[in-house]
Formats: sequence, structure tokens, C-alpha cells
Amino acid sequence: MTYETNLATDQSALPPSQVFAALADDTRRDIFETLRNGPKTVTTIASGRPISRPAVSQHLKVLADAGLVTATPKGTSRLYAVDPQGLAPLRAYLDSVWGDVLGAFAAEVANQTNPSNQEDPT
Amino acid sequence: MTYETNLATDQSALPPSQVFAALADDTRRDIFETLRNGPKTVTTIASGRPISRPAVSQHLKVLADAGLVTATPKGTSRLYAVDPQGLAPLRAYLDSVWGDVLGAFAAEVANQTNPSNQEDPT
DNA sequence: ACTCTTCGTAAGCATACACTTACCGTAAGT
DNA sequence: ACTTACGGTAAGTGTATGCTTACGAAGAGT
Repeated sequence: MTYETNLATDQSALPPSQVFAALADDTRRDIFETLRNGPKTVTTIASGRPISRPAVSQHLKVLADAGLVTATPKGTSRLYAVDPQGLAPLRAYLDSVWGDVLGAFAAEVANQTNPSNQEDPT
Repeated sequence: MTYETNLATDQSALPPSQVFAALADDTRRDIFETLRNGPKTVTTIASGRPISRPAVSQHLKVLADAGLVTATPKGTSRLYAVDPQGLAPLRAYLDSVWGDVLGAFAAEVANQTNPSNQEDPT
């Protein structure tokens, strides 16, 4: 098997609750995706949006706490940019789950001859 | 990484809001991770948890709506299991963002000659 | 020093969310 | 048919969340 078990790696992994919660909100994910095109200031982000500037600031704070974006003071304004390293934990978590799920799924399929199992072939 | 799967890496632009929201809650992610060890019934999941059984049912409904788990009727009980395909959109989205971020970050580094570049693509 | 711009934070409010108990439908055992 | 076990759903409640306006702090230009 090419995927390794997660017995030791998954518990040691940082719980990505904050990352998931940060990306769960539509507006926040929209802001995050806007930053994918390059760093922007708060007013710039707020200007193209139906919400107020403080709301954008609050959203950016959540994203920053989750480690998804970084703020760089630039004069009186702050330049927000996506932090690629902040995305790594989420990817690691997803990889771990992915491997487990594939393993469980393979085991499930392998046990399909067992009458106590009923899988839905897709 | 070598998880070549015949599971379609669906590049559908479906917004993964539901997936993120489903995995944002701690209890829900805990339930989801419990199912990684194999399919379980509602009462089984609820028995090892400080919340009531209806609460677990509601969480499972959210996970099912997000396409993360599937329910298989089995007598009077329902066997819940992780749906591997439900995870694909999230992975696709993450891959997309990852590429964009690396590109934008590289451009930023090229512009500012920032030495803090530490990319770790597998 | 004054002013202007930019931004974060505090206070308040409306809605969404996670949880509870109570209830009803359904499948299996006797 | 009756009883038991399992589980989804409705109704209600407390808390979290996303938004607003109002205000204060800090740097840049005149």
C-alpha cells in the first residue's frame, strides 16, 4: 500500500479547526480568494464589496489568526497577503484523511463478499 | 505522493462552503474522524460522546449534506461511513489555491527579494 | 503643528448555530 | 399484534457570529 497509516501522525497534527472555520464563511473565503490575485489593502478589499470596511478588518483578523493571511504595514495602510505556509496544515490533514478513507474504502470493498456488508457501488 | 485514484478529481467549481462549514465544528470533525476507523451507527457514535444522540444525528445530517458521509440502512439502524468522493472537491479547491498562492508568492519574492521563501511541494 | 487618510477596536444588534427534551415512524424479535 | 430498539425530526433555548456605527491611534503630506 502506498498510503501510510495515520496512527501516529494524525494526533500530533495541529487541529485545523481555525482554518476550517475561517474558510467556512462565504465572505471570508471570497476575501481570501481575492487575495490570491495579489496583496491588497483593507480599503481596496472593502471597496468592491457590499460590507463595511470594519467588517473586512474583522474578517482579515480571523484569517490572520488562522494563519492564512499575513499583514505587512506599509505606511498608514496594511498590505494583506495570503500566507502559503498557513495552508500547509490543512493540506497535511486532508492528505491524512484521504489515505485513511481510501484504506477503509479498500477494506470495505475487499470484505464485500462478507454477507454482513452491503456497499453501494459507485 | 502516490495516491493515484480513479476517483474523479472533479474540477467542478462547486463552492466548498458546505464542506468547510461541516468540518469547521469540532464535534463534527471529531465524528468525521471517528468514522475514519470504519462505519458506525448513530448510537455507537453517540455512546462515546458527551452529547445526546439527536445531536449526533443532526451533525451527521450536516456531514451528509456536505457529501462527506453516506448512510446505509441496515435493519433498524443506519450505518454511517465516510464518502471518499465527498472529499475530492475540497482537495481540488485546495490544489487550485495552492498553485495560485505559490505563483503569487513567487512573484512577490521576485519583486521584493524576500529571503523567507520556504515552499514545500511534495 | 495641523490635517488627512488608513485602519483597528468597542459597543450593540439580528441572525445562525449547537444542543436539549419530547415525540413519532419503522424494522426486528417474541 | 405487541413490545423493544434505533433513529430522524420538531420545538425551544443559550451562545456564537457577522454586521453596523462610533471612536481612537498612527503615519504621511502640507
